[in-house]
Amino acid sequence: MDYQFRDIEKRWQKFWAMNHTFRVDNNSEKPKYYVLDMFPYPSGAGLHVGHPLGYIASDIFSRYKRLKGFNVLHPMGYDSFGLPAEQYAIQTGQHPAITTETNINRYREQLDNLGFSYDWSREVRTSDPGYYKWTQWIFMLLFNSWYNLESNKAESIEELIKKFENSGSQGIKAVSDEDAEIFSAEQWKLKSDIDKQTELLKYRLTYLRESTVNWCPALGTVLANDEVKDGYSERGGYPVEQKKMMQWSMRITAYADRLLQGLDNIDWPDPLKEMQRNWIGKSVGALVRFGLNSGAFIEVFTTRVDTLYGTTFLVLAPEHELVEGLTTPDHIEEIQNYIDQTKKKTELDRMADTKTVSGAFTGSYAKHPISGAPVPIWIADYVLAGYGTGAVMAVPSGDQRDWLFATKFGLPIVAISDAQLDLDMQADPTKDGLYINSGIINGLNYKQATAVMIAKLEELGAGKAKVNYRLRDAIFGRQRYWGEPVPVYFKDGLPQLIAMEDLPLVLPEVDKYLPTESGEPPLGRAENWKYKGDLEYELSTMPGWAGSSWYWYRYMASQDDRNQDSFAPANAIAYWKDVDLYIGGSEHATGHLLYSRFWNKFLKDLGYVVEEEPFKKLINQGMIQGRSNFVYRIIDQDGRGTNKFVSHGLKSQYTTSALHVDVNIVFNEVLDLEKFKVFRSEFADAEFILENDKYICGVEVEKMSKSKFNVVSPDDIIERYGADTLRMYEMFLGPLEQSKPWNTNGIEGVFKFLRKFWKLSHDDEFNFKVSDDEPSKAEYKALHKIIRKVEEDIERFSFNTSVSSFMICINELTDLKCNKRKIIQDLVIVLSSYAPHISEELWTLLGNAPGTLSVAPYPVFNPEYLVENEFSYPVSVNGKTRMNLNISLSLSQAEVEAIILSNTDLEKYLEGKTPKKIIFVKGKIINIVI
RNA sequence: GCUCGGAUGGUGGAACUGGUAGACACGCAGGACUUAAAAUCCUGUGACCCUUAAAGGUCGUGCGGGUUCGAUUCCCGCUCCGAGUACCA
Repeated sequence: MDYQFRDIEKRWQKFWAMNHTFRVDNNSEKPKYYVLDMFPYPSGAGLHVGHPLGYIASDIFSRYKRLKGFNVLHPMGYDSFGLPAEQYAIQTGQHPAITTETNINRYREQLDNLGFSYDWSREVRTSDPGYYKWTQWIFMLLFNSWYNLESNKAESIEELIKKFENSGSQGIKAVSDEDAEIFSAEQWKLKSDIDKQTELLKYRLTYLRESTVNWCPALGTVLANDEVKDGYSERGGYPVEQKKMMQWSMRITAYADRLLQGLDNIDWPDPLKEMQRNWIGKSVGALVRFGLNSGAFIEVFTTRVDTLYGTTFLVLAPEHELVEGLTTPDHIEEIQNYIDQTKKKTELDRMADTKTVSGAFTGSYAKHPISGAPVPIWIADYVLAGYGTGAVMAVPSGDQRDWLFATKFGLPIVAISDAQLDLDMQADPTKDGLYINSGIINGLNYKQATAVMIAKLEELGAGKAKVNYRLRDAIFGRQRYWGEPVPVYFKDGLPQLIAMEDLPLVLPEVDKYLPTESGEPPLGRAENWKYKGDLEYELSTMPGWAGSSWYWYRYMASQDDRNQDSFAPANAIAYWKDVDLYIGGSEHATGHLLYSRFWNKFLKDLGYVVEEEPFKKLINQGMIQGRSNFVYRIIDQDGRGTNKFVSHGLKSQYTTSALHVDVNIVFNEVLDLEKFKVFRSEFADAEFILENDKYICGVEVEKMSKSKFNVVSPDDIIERYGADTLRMYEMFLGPLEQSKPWNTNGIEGVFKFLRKFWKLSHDDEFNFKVSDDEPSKAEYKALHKIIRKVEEDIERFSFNTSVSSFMICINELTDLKCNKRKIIQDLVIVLSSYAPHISEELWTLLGNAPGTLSVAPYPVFNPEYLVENEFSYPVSVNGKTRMNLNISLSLSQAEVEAIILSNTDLEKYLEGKTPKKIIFVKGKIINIVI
């Protein structure tokens, strides 16, 4: 039989499932290796060819590690809470659980078709009550914890209460809300229970507070910053407004410094680490107070306290609370106008408008903290209320924005360093040179000046050193149905945790998935849903990132462990520890990957897990973009669309509008006209203007999405070429990290390769036939080259080059007509991580027990087979290659030089000159310098 | 603007620590087999020049410089493309 991929692949997929081939044990003598994929949200569109890119890579790696003798944990699951299923529920009334179940089954079928070696017995679904019980449990731990800055870790809230009872809040170093009170032990004891709870909430790592949130009226929900694009919701594109609301928050800022430091010890791509660093946004500087006549002060944050003497004005954000009081009567109109103007500007306007300099003078002055000189106070929208203190000290000689502002409004620009140049043209932020015009720091350098300045400010009580972060606490509530219920009820207006034994708090049934008439979240619709019969539950649910912030630990629990009373057994965590390799997209850089690190550190502090960082090594796979096809509808004189379509090359002669057309009815940009007529019923009697009797479609590279009709499903490709071909082709496309548009051109080459491989061990009538003769030296050489190459390539995640090398190897062996058992047997093992189905089939045909391939030992590379006696040296003159000479590798430089110089063919290149020098690199090159 | 990537034949890409640029594959062209087509197999394929041919030469990794015996690789300056981020004091 010829290479019957469909039959082979189906058969082995069934075999693996029935024999639990990839089930992994938590007890093993072997070293552990944990390979994780970012689990998908099971969307209704199913998998497209872009999804498996990372999964294929991780599967190859997992299979390879098994061959190398590791006990490999390679699980898969579903991030199954989320907005799309809820939106579908709102439209159709179908319960999101049903939609989700259907989608998961479809995903599973598609994943199985690809022959992945997942241990499916460990599957997780975030929407499963048995799973979210533990998401709720972690929430409760966070609620019962505070961050002790002395031990630099999270501790039980009971410890904090003890401290309060013993010595009050004075001297406690903790991360807390800014309005945390200072009280003595006696005062604490006198507080009512409600007051005590209110105070403790300011320390808990998950806490309730009023915060401004992105409220989307159309979706009836709060959105995360990263779900809002330019003032509109990312999904659906509805307007989003700012609204104050009581929200659950996570005190991730307590971990800002550890999140930053941890980046130094993990093997992640540099761009991704850089994104997290920027997101956390640590800046070291100082808070400086500028006194006001009223006795109050304006506090600013600066990273350049050394430039204090260059401050010629202050700028407040228009929203700053002091603006109203500072505005003098003659400036009220101007300031009010400016504030109104700012309010009108949408975020979009503000973004587009970074070049215009605008602002208004309040009429008031503050006092310079050291010199006492009057400093005018302005407002401007380039100062953001949400960062630092919402006020800056403007140093036009050192900061370009301040310089532009000063230049526009005629404010003074004072040089503060002897190294500053050309202040007429632009600001000069240099730290070089010695200070001038700067009172107490004149003549000092940058480092000295900063220290002197901070000491002076502290002495005067006018400032102090301060570290500032851009990172905000993460909002943890969503006004949605399809998410984890927050395990909290309210008593006397205060949040209380439900009892541990009442977990999981199961998502109740509702009649509709919309907010209630009074604007409460959908859970407000649930009937008789009260704690202990009469206490109100929290009605918001957790955000999408809750379930994904700890899921890799749940995989450590085998199916038998799942009923035990822990999120994962301690001995399993002690064994698997952390994820050795994590593969996923870089779009999760500042979301999932940051929150997961946060929760991991928290769980570590409490002793539940053993590693500080959850993901030791991370690889970002590139995004596979779609290739959209377009047809061009002719627009008539009235501007209406006709039912006539013109081919791409002729469209300039007409007024047209471009329409996406299903890429599956277009072949090499030629539209299948009959299929187009049934593509949509309105096109049933479409007419066409053709070029060369063909309708040519337009092309564009875009994100793959259902609405653009450019989704290519792996199913069709597997149907035509098989899973092994698809797996190898996706790897062959290029480096894993690189983004690229999907293109099937070239898949034939991979398919032909697998057929050639099959034919190696089959005769012309396709009967399996191998020889037991001893392989030749050339055959061993081909084999050992690939053994080494694949090992090297996989270790550095260069999967595309392995595929090329496999092709070279099979081409060589085909030329040698090699069908030696000894060669093919090892080759099958080496290829099995890439093309597991064909490999299993041949492995069995070779007489091995079915299913044993996955744990066969990876062949040992023997360098002896690759030893060469001679090398064909490129001989170059002044760097230009002129000829190749076969020379023994055992010769010394002097002997080689003698051979070279006696070579008569070389004379014409030497132009009669004597070589000045001969460069000889053994096994590489000979270069003659004349 | 800032940060991080990237630019190599008609196309996807290879060249791992500076050592024969274009591996491998697609596409294309020619040929074999076939009544024919498909499939398969063989040959050629960076550009230009020279030559009847064999052979040979020049240029060539976005652009301009530099270091080096030797640069796709290292350094400096620039152009363009992509991603992320948005006035962060």
